[in-house]
Amino acid sequence: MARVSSAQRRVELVQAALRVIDRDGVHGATTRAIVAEAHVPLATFHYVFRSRDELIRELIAYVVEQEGRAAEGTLQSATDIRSLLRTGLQAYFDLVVSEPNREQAMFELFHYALRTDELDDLPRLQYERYHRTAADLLAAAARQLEITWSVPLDELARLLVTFTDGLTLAWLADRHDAAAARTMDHAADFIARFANPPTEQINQGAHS
Amino acid sequence: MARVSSAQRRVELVQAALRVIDRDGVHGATTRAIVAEAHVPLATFHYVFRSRDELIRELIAYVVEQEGRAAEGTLQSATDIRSLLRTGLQAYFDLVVSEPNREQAMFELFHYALRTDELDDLPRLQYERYHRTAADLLAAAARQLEITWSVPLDELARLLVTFTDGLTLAWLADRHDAAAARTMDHAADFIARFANPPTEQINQGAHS
DNA sequence: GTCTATAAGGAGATAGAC
DNA sequence: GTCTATCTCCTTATAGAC
Repeated sequence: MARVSSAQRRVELVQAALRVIDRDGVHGATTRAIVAEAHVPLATFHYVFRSRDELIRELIAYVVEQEGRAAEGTLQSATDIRSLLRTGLQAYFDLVVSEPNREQAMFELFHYALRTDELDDLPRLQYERYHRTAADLLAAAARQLEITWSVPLDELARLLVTFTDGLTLAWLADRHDAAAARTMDHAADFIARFANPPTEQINQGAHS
Repeated sequence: MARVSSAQRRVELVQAALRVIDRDGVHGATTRAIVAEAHVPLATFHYVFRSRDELIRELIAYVVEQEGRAAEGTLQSATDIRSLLRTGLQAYFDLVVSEPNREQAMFELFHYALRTDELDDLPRLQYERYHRTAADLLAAAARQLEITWSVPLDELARLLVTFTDGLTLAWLADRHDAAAARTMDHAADFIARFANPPTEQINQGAHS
């Protein structure tokens, strides 16, 4: 093998581990499975990482950051806030549908970190990042459409993440696309109601 | 050891396994840890269960059913639908706060089942049960206050579960009680808006 | 039905030659 | 820096005596 810097080896192993986790879950991401995926001998693992959990820590930081960046470029354009929100939710959902294992892996990593003493600071950071990303998107949407939000931005951001988490979990359970679409409709309506000045409401009032 | 029926041994082991999972996570629920918790020799495990996953299957059915039953007795009384919903959410949240490991375990079991071939029918059943429980509660609330829902009950039930899941995950991550309370305020407002006849809205319009 | 002993294999981590 | 061989421990599951 060519001699490679330790820093580069770390990145290679993190990315290999991520592929293994997507495929087999956090449980399947043993040091042996990771080095096989990366085509390096087992000893290389412990040459560049002190332990498996040290890799998992770096991996979580990597994917959370990556997911945050991916979300940033998502904002499209629309004439009203409701459709802007609905389109954004759809873009997120399409990503989940196209790569369900990835989102599943994010949840698994979250729960693994919650249960692991050396990693139990990560869940908080993970959700801080989610909430910050959501807040950034909502702020950008407000700028684009020249509206303001009638509740604090971080409160609205937390609501948005609440919706995406709940949406994703239910869809992973039953793969019910139409139900997910209805949930997104309601989520968009709901958050759009906090825009000032208001747009006319749809999906409101008596349906029955 | 006294001779005990196989059926009873199964229940004992499931309950012991549940205690281990609450304490150490699904990952820590090895056959050895379970039999130690139940104070039986290792061979007893495989005398009554064909495999570890067979126990996990029975355990998931057990806890999902148990959680469903627990929710049923939850409905309190109130003069308007918004406070009834808010109180119900608070009751759920208080349960999460008092036993965070239990709710964490439910998520872990869900993701474990999703990743395990022999168990991958369970997540769907788990969410069917959640949705049915939510629908039952919303129907009972409507009867109690003599209102009707302006959207289909199962659609509303799914929204309620979306909220509780998202709420729980964020709280497990950052333990931010006040933010969780605000999320519940919004969730109650949101769902109450689908009641006919409507009650007057609070927390609506310009706060800024 | 209950138990001890053990099979058979996978895990994280390391020693030490090159 | 890289690699083979191995240590030590823990896993699920079973054989077979009582």
